[in-house]
Amino acid sequence: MLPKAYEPGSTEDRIYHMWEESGAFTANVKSSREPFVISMPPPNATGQLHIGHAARMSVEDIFIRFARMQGKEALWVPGTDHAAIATENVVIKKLKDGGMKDPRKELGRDKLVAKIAEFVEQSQGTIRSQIRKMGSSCDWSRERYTFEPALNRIVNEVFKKMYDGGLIYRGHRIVNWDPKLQTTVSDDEVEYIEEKAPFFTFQYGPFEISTSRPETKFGDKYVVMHPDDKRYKKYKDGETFECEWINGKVRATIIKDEVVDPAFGTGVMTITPWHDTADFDIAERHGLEKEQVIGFDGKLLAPIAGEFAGMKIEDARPLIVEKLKSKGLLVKTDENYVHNKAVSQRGKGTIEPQIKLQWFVDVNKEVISTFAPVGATADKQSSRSKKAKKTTAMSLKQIMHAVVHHGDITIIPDRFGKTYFHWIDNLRDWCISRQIWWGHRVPVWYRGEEIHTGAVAPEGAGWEQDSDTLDTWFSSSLWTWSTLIDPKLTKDFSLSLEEMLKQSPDYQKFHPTSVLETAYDILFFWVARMILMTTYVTGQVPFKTVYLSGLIRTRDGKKMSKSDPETVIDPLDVIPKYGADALRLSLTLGQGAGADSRLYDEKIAGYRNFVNKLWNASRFVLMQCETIGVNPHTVTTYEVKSLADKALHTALQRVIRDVTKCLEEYRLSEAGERLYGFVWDYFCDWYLELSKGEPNPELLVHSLRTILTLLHPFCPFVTEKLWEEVKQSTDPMLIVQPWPFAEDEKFPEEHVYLQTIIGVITAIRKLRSDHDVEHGKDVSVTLVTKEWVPLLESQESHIRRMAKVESLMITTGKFKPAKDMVSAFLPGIEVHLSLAGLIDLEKERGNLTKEKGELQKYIAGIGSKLQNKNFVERAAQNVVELERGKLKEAEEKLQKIEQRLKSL
RNA sequence: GGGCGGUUAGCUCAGCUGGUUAGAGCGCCGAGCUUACACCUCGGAGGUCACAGGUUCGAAUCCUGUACCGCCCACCA
Repeated sequence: MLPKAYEPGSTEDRIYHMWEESGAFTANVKSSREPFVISMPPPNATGQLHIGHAARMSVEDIFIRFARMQGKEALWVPGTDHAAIATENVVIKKLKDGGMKDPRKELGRDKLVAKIAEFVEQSQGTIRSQIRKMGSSCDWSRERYTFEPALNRIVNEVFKKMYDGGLIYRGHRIVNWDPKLQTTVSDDEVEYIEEKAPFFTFQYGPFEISTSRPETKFGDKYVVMHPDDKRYKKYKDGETFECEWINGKVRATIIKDEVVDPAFGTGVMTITPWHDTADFDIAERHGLEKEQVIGFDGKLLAPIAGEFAGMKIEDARPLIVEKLKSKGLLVKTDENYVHNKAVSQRGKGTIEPQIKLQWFVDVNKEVISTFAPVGATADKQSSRSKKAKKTTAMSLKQIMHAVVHHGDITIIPDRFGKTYFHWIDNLRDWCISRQIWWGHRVPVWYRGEEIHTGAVAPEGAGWEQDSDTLDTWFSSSLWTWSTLIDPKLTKDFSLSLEEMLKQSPDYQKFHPTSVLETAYDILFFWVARMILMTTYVTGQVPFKTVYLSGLIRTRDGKKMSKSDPETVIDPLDVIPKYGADALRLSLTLGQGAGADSRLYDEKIAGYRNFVNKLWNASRFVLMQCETIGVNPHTVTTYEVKSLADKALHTALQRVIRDVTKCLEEYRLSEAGERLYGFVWDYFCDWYLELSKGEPNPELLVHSLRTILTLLHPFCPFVTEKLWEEVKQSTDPMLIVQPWPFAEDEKFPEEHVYLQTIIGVITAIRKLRSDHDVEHGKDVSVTLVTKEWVPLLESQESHIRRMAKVESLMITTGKFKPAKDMVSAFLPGIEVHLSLAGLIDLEKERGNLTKEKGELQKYIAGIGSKLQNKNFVERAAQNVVELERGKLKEAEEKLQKIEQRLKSL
């Protein structure tokens, strides 16, 4: 006998082990089945998984299990990310906490990298076990890591390919420099926070200029204004003048440029091209000199800063203002000025724009993909002959745009498509080099003026490899396909990238992948870059569908952040308390795609209760079997005996249909909630209660099997466990059990009768409780239509039992409003009231005069023309409502309807 | 400044292409140990679907505008 309550702890690990041992997770590359593939977004190997990861695992596992049960060759590739900056920071911090002052200096490159690798290995172990705890049915035989040797080879090949294709270049550009972490970061890794800072206006020659950053102003020798600004008409472009400035006299040049907003401040500004993106652009346009003012350590430089050289900018700022004030150059100070300060997403240090020699991916250069033509450009109808040639030469930006625009990739929910296009429009070249040590090293070697790019170091002495590493997203952008390349092939350096792809069976079978599921906050970081890199390099889109989930928030709607342990819900705390199934349900149900959701204890407890309800329902079914002497494992067929049986059976078919459809359309929350409601309200509270009188054990077993099958993707552990109790002895494990098909409804009209009867029963029950009729007293039912009488009579004994009455009198008589009947019907089942019925109804009520009767016929006539039953019924009903005393208005409405019909 | 969402019961949220009396979970109130389940059962209260217009026979749903909240992008010296 099963225990009274479900105990996840004693079951989950055993079941997971059983699945894994059985090989159910392992995809067969030789199978002829249709593939269904998900690349797991590789968690950062920086410690352990948090609740967001748990959400990813839950959703993806639902997709994968559903596909597997539907008979597809399901592959879910797991792995981890080396997470360059993030991991290096974590380890450096650990070393510092351990007493080391400057780990980089003390250990040197090789030793530090070894330390980080060691740490990564540990956290990979933790992560693997956590993924298992969630019940994720991923293919461990194909586990990969973004920084493994095979992937390094691929990264290098891609770099070389793009370098040779002119898409990767090295140049002096303005970059986001993080003085705290001592590296550049990409535009997407910069955040802006509002800050109140004094806003100073200074006298600069004949002009007044304003700034919140006087410390950058030492070298300013260009004043810029709009060419059309009348106030400064007398100054000519290129004119120079001398003026007193921070450290003595400077010779300034006047520049006219249209980017200056005449309405802002005085309409005049000085520029600092080395430390400001906009100023840099102006300087480039006019060929102006650029000079560095602030060092990479965040301190002012000599000789330009004069007496302030070597000072930190925060310290120098007030002193500089003071000095200008003493010279009489400070015009005014606005203390309430609010501006946006750029900070690094990692580490939160202030970002200092700097000019630096870096590696970039060119997103605007038009290239011809050397592989098969880009999928999206298979632009079928629209002027193929003309465009075909043109569209093969596209920039990376255009490629990214095209594949989504043409539907090669579908984004769910679709509103994120707009966000995606918007991002592309604003996209600038991607800075891919980082001045850190942990990561794929830039595969470029230098010897004097010589430069070599490739997967292996060049032969001969004196070559030195670039000391920078690549942005971590560079390697993760190759994830969907680099993980499908046979690692053995990557050791053979005679093979090209194209040949490796061609010779990898996994790649041939499983790429492009089916769905990419991730939270929307890495749409740009990762999803967009995968599209960019993969489509260019392989000529295939990385995935056909992007499913974006929302973020998991706290009860108050705040972000869960590690720095605030109070708010964080740790999956490892939840699982022992409530079970992985309950956690999975609470992370996937009750939320639309792309919408954030809040997680809190009561919510998880609620789903734990549901799991327990399912458990007890199963216990009850088993008990019934035992009482009657039926062995559930031998049940193969069932009979639909009673009316209730029929209702259950029909409802079950509908659930199968609804759930399947929802899952196929990626509406998993709806699918889950449909099941939740069905199991609890219909199966348990209604059918099981009824069946206490006259149980039909075979049908009970069959229904339970179906329910378990449908629920399995959502809560795999408890369903697999219960499956062991009720499955046919020849059935396999639930994880590989085929998905059920819904039977066709042969006699749809039966529904109406069926539901009517059940409606009657429910109505009787309600009547009894409303009027305090004692249990067992006689009840008389008055019916609407004569034809239902024989039906009700034939089911009299059922009705009596179900309605808990001793005797029943069935008669026809005065009209009972159909409305009341409908309201008493069971949830999830509709009733079709025909137009004819409606007219009858109104006649019975005496609402139809002769004229009005004509009116109804008129409507019915329109109805047949339109062949839209629904529309006419509703319209007719409205007319009936309105016409009571307002015949004229009703006629007008009808005329409008008719006009609309004609226009159709 | 540009863009994208949200505003539905005390709380957290569903409501797909407009269609019977707007739903669920939790909470609240009342009753109840009936052959599974108190992690339960039965019953109940509670909503002018942010506001104002419009389209329609019919609007929570479509359109326009307003207010508030949130997110993303750009960034102004």
